[in-house]
Amino acid sequence: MSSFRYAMLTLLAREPLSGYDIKQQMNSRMGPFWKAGSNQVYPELAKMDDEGLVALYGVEQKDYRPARKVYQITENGRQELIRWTIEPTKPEIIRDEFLLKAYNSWLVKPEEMIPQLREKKKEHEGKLTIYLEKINELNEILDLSNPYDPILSSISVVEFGIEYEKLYITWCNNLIKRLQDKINEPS
Amino acid sequence: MSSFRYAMLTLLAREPLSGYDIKQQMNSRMGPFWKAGSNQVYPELAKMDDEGLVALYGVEQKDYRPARKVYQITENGRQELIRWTIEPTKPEIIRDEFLLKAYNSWLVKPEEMIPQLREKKKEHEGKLTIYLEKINELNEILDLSNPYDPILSSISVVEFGIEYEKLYITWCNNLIKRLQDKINEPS
DNA sequence: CGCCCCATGTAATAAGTTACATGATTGC
DNA sequence: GCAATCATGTAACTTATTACATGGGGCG
Repeated sequence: MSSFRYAMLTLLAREPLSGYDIKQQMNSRMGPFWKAGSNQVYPELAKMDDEGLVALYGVEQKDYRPARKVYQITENGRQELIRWTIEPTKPEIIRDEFLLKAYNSWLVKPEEMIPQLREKKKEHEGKLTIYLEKINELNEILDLSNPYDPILSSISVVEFGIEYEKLYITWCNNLIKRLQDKINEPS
Repeated sequence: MSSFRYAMLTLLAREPLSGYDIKQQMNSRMGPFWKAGSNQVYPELAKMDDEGLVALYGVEQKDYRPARKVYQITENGRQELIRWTIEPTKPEIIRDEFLLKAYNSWLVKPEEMIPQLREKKKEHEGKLTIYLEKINELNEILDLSNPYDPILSSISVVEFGIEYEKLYITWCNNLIKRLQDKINEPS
């Protein structure tokens, strides 16, 4: 089963959602580490329904709009998600296109590489801001009396995102500095 | 053009290589951020030859073995690579399956999650060791008198890898600690 | 008047993974 | 004797991306 399906189950394990909700949450709540388009969500959701991993929970109908079909995770789906969660995970690579470009920075004029680095840095600063806001929200709704609050897990992942963005920004700064030195003292 | 092709050009921009070399280098030198299988390398290399981005540089034949076809980047390929390198890059997400699992840690017993975290930590410690060795090698062959030495770019990327692995290890440690607290003081 | 949001989905294409196929040499 | 390394590639399959299609409501 593809990890995309587990990503959907991951969200549905917390609350019932429509396909549209799943798409939205992946592109916001799971921002740091997953995303999806409608093309993937709807067909997979239908298949998962067939396989009994999710079930229709309710349909909200506004006459002028397609019926909003809300799904919930089934006990089978929950068990399958738990099984997968504690199963060994194979190594993953970063595969960031921009790192590949940085690997080519020796090929191009520093003056042309620096603007790209500044742009990337800005992008990651934006993400950092969002994650910092998010972690504040999470801390506010966190129920400390419940050690099994899912919010605790959310916080861990967002913290990863925060540290990652900091790393990226620092790295951009270092590379920008190096390239500027190259401009100032060409040998 | 897919970023995989640019990854191949990235390697070929430094030295002529065979398809086999490209595959090997992606799975070692570019370890932190890219990888490839033979299935991808050979067909793409043939296409790139057709399109004039690379050209056959020489063939080494040991009679009992398939001819080793070494390719070099063409001036067109080089220009295309440079063009791509300084072109804006769209945002990338992390998409690490293990983070998805961590997001589900509230669903499972801490006793079952901790071994997975320890395993992941070990994996990233192994990568860290490799990158630290690599950066030492790179620093040794680095030619400081040449500010356009490609090794400088390699170092930047490996440094990213090092910081990333450190981040991952620290994050694993933090999460392990939290889960252990959960075992010790269940409310 | 145009653009974005909601809410469902389909179709076509591109990219990535896993498995297979050949076959002599080198090292345990 | 068995596995790994070198060296090329093909075939089948699974995933992911991009574009398209519908259509009313709300906002500037």
